[in-house]
Amino acid sequence: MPRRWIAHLDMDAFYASVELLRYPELRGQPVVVGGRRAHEPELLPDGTRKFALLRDYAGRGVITTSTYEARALGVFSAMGTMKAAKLAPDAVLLPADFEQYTKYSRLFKSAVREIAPLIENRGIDEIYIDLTDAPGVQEETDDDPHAGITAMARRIKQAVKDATGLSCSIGVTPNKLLSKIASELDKPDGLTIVTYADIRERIWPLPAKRINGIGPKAAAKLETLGIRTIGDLAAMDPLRLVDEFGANYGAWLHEAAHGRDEREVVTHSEPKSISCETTFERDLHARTDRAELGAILTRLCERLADAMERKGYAAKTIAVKLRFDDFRIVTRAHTLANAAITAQDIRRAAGQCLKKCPLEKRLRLIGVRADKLLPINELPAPDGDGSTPEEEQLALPLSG
DNA sequence: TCTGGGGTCCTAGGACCC
DNA sequence: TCTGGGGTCCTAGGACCC
Repeated sequence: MPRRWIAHLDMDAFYASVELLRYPELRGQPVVVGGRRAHEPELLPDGTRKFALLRDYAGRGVITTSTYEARALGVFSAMGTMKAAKLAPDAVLLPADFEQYTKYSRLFKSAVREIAPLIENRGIDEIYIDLTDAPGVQEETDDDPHAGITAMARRIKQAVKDATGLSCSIGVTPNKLLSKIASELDKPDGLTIVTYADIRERIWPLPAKRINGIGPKAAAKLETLGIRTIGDLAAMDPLRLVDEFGANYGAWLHEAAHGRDEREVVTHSEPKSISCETTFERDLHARTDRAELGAILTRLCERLADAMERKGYAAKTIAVKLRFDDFRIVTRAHTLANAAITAQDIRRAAGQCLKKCPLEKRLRLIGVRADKLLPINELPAPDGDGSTPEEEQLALPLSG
C-alpha cells in the first residue's frame, strides 16, 4: 500500500497579490482589496497612478484580502473597512476585480492539473490535491524518507509561480484535515510536510480553532471547558465531547484532534444552490421604502436568472433572505410545481416568500436564492401550459 | 468600527403516506 | 378514539468556510 499523500495548496494573499502584478509600484506597501469601482486607481497625466487610501472610505464593506504589510498593521480579511481605516489610514485601497482573480485562479489550477490531475476545488484560491499515485512521490532516500513527496510539492509550487507569477503555500500530509492546517504553518511561500508521527509536536500546540470546522462558536464553547489547544481537545474524554456537542460533532471533534480524516479528494461536484444578495447603503423599511426595495429585489432576481442560465440550471425552490438592522436573519422558501428559469419566474416566487416574512424592522440586506437545482437539459419539455409529464398523463382523455 | 457575498452541511419539526 | 413506527419532503435556522 502506498502512503497516502494529500496536499492543500493555498495561494498567498491571493486578491492582493494579483493586484500587485498589475501595480508593481505598490510592492512592500500595506494594500487592501475591498473597495468599490469608485476606488479604481486614477491614471495621472505623468503616467503615474493615484491610489485611493483606506482613510477615503465610507461605507459598509469589508476587507477581502490584505497584503502581509497591511496584516502587520492589524488589518485582516472580513474586517469592516471602516475599522481597517482607523488602524491603517494610509494603506492603499483597491476595488475587487473578480474577473481578474478568476482568470488567475484558472491559470494556477490548470498548471497544477498538468502535474497532478486529482484536484478538489475549495473556492477561488485553494485546492486539495491527491498525490498518492503521482509519479515519484513514494520515493525515499537514505537521509530523507520524504524525498519524493518534497520534490513533487516543490515542482507544483514552481509550476504555479511560472504560470502566474504568484506564490503559494503547500501543506502535505496523509489527509485533508492535516494538510489544511499544515499549509498555514509556513506562510507565505511555504512547504510543510506533516506525518502522523509529527502530530504531537506540530499540531497539538496549535489553537483548536485552527481545525477547519471549529469556528468562533465552537471555539468559545471549548474555551469554557478549558480547551484551548488541539492537544487539550485530544486529551478530552470523547464521551464528554459527545455530551457537550452532540453525537456527530462531538465524535468528529475527537477524531479531528487526533488528526484522523478519511475523506476523499472530490474532483467533481454539482452546485446545490445559487444566490444573489446585497447590503443597502442605508437601512430600508418595507413600508416607507417599498418601491426601492421592490426594484432592488427585481434586479437581484435578474442577476440570479443570469447566473442560473450561465451555469445551466433551473430551480424548483426559490428562497428570500432578509437581514434586519439588528443583524438577525430570516429566510422564507417557496417550492414550485414547475422549476423557475426566468427572472419573472423567480420574482413571482420571491414575492410569495416575501409575503411570509416579518417586515416590521428596518432591513439591512435582501437576497434571493435558487435551491433544488435541475440541469436545464433534464427539464421536462416546455410545452404550452408548462405542465409536468405526470400532469399531462392525468389530462389525457380516457380512451374508448 | 458595527460586521460583504458566495457557498455547504447539519438539525429539527411538521406534513403526509404507508 | 387511541395507538405504532418508518420514510420522505418541505421549511427554517444556524454554524462554518472562502
